[in-house]
Amino acid sequence: MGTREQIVEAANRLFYQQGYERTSFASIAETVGISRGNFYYHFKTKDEILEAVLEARLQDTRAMLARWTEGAATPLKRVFRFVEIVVANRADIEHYGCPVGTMTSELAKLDHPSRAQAVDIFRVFRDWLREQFTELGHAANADDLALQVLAFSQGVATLSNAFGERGYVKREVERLKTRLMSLDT
Amino acid sequence: MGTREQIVEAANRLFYQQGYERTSFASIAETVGISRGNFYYHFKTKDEILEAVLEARLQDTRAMLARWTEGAATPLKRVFRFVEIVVANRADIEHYGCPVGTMTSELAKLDHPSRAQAVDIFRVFRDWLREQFTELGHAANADDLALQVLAFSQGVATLSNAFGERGYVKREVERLKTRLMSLDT
DNA sequence: CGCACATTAGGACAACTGTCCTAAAATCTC
DNA sequence: GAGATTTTAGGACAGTTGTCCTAATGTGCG
Repeated sequence: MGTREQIVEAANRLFYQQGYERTSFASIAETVGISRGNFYYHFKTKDEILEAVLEARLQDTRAMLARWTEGAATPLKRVFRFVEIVVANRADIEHYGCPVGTMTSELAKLDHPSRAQAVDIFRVFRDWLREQFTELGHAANADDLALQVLAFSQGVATLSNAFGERGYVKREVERLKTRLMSLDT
Repeated sequence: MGTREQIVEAANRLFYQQGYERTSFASIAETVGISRGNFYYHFKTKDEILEAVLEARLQDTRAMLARWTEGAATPLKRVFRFVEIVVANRADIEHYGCPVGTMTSELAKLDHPSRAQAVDIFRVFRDWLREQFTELGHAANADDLALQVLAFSQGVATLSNAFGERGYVKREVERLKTRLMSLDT
């Protein structure tokens, strides 16, 4: 793997685990195992790294959703797949929160130029969910339902991160899935 | 107002608007209009300020909930009062997110010693909500309901902060209130 | 008033920040 | 293998960080 990709990968992880502001040029270089001078050859500024990280996350998200669109037979199963993210990533979320939600929050506070790019990741999820609800026969309020599912996962992620209680995430996910099943025809 | 209170108030606001990590000793001193030397007389470390800020938030929260307990006639109206926080603070939330949620998230990422203190603010809300649902006659799952209402407000706050869409918060709050009314006997 | 104490200002300190430069090393092309 | 280009290392730079010290000022009490 090229140096540039290694940098983006390390920065991606550090931004998630420590936050953007906290993560320094030096610590990324140290993680990758290169000198700060070499670092500068690939990225001139910290903002450039952030852009690359957000771009990578955006593409990863699109690729994941594309797999889900193909992999799951019904729209309801696809929505379930999304809701179960918080279960699959429960351990990370307890430690560091939701990668999308915490990044947008931090960039909002920093009034960072790349904030819109971070929000775009939310938008990709939202659009995808809306499509699923449309297919499910709820075109009229598909966007509302998409936002409700997004808000659910953000709320559960935040509280899971705060309280870290065993069984909480799983319980809430099951509850939502039950509610969602009533939407099926 | 004493210098110490002014410092805590300024730090409270700056921590909310810019985040804890971003906010510097110097910027707090500048906001209050005192020298960094004087600052050091009142607080030895940045962590000490954070503790004072969290303590102040905790007391403010308790005081607010106490007023609500007295001010609203029925437990359902009290819960409504809570849910409407996100409407009342919509403008701030669009800019900076929920003060409680974003603070706990940031401190979690920083692995900060005061993280537990920040979570305590969540806990105060949770306990208060649980009491309301108990009074409402749902003692069996009062804590679950409290967590659901908390998660709702966190989810809505995060998405409102991300998308900033007109009418979103109000719409979601009305939807939840309708759902909550079905809990009333 | 005069003295003790609380409060303040201003600056010093090393460590770290993001940024940038230069020269050496590695790699590729012919 | 020679030469050009890409990639690397190491350190310099000014500015900022949290922390700390000292001396001056304010304030209250006898």
